[in-house]
Order: sequence, then structure tokens, then C-alpha cells
Amino acid sequence: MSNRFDHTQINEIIHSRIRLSILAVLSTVDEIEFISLMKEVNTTKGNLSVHLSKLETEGYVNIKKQFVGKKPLTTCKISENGLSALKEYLDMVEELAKLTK
Amino acid sequence: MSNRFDHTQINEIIHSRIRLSILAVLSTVDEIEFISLMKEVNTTKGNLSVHLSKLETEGYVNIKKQFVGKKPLTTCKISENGLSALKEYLDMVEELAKLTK
DNA sequence: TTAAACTGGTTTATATTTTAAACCATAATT
DNA sequence: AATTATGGTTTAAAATATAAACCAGTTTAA
Repeated sequence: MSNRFDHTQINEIIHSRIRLSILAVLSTVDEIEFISLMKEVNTTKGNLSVHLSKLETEGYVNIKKQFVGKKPLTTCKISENGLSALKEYLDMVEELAKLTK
Repeated sequence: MSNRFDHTQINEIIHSRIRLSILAVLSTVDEIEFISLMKEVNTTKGNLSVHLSKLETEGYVNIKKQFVGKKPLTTCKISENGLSALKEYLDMVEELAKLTK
């Protein structure tokens, strides 16, 4: 008898302030550079690195590493799985929102 | 230069799977007993106790303790502040949802 | 009548997660 | 040739969440 308020139904990889923000940004662009993303979500290099890795491990984002000139450049892109998981997550929260009216 | 993807704008007291579920349930009822709430959000006594206390400390819920017959009965109710904070939280997430379309 | 099991919780130890500080490699600047 | 900056990663410490242990009683049942 699983009900709609069951907290375990909420995707716990996405349900982190910083990771939700990361995915939200990624869902609005084709791809984005590490440093720009850091500014968008208002975090630090260390945190972004850790949370991006977690999202990558989960298969929600793809990370591309290259050199541009002599400098490293990390670029991030949301994956198909990531996008559908994000939408599902947002739909769930919207369901909750409807119930609270 | 605060932007709409800034992760620190998300209320961190509410942004916990279990606390969000608790508040969502509470927003749909006048009040509810501890044990029923535990079942609704699908958690354990210990976790519910801890998270309810956190919400109470924040002023988001009111907890009433009484005896009914010979047994203790804990009843929970969302506060005005809790309700408006929840709505604000849900609005923020809905904004994110709109941006991802 | 007393031991065992159940109720309705709280407290606390542990595990998990998050954050921030330290580090690394290289490049550019003085 | 030091110093500072860039673009990150790693890791130690802090914060948080979870689950186990506990507590104060009550009911059951031997």
C-alpha cells in the first residue's frame, strides 16, 4: 500500500540542493563549462567536482575533459537518463504541490 | 549577482526527503497522530521523532503531547510559518520545472 | 504475580553525505 | 626565479540522517 507521500519515492540522487541546481542548469543548455556551472549554482570548485562525479557515476551527466590551448577544460552535459530522471523528479514534486492547495 | 539556479536559495530545512513528505502530509490535514504520520511518510519512529523535532525547532510544526486513556498520544500540525515556507519552497521548485521545459 | 511482549515514543551511536580546506600540475606575471 | 593565478581533484572535518538501543509505561497470558 504505497502512498503518494512515501518519502522513499523521491529520487535521492537528485534530491540534493546542489545537484538539483546543477541538473536544472544543464537542462537549459546544450553543454556548459565547469567554471560557468560553478557560478550558476553558486558553489565552489571542490563541491562541484564531488557532485558532478556523483551525477556522472549515476549516469545522469556526461563529462568531457580536454585541453584548450594549454589549459584543461571540463565540459558537462546532461544525459538522456539524467533528463528523464529530472523530469520525473520535478513531476513528483509538482504532484505534492497540487495536494497542498 | 544572484541567479535563479543558485542552490542556496532552496530552503534547506524543507529540502530533505522525509521533512518534505512530512510537511506535504501536514498541509493536507488539520492534524495527524504520530503513528499515522509515520505510516504516511513510510519511516520509523526514531526518524520521525528526530525530523519532527527539527521542524518544531524551526517553528514549522506544532507538537501536542497528551494522554488518551493511559497511553501517550503525540499530535502534529503544520504552523502558519510552516505552511508559507512550504508553499514558497514548492513555488521555487515549480519555477525550476518551468525552466527545464 | 510476574514475566513476556506490545505501544508510543526518545536518545544516541553509527553510517552517510556535504562542505571546505589542502593539494596538484601547469601557466602567466613581477 | 619566486609569486600568483587557473582549473581542477582529493581528503579531512563537519553536519546530517538513519537505525539500533533504550525508556516508561500497558496489556496479555502463564
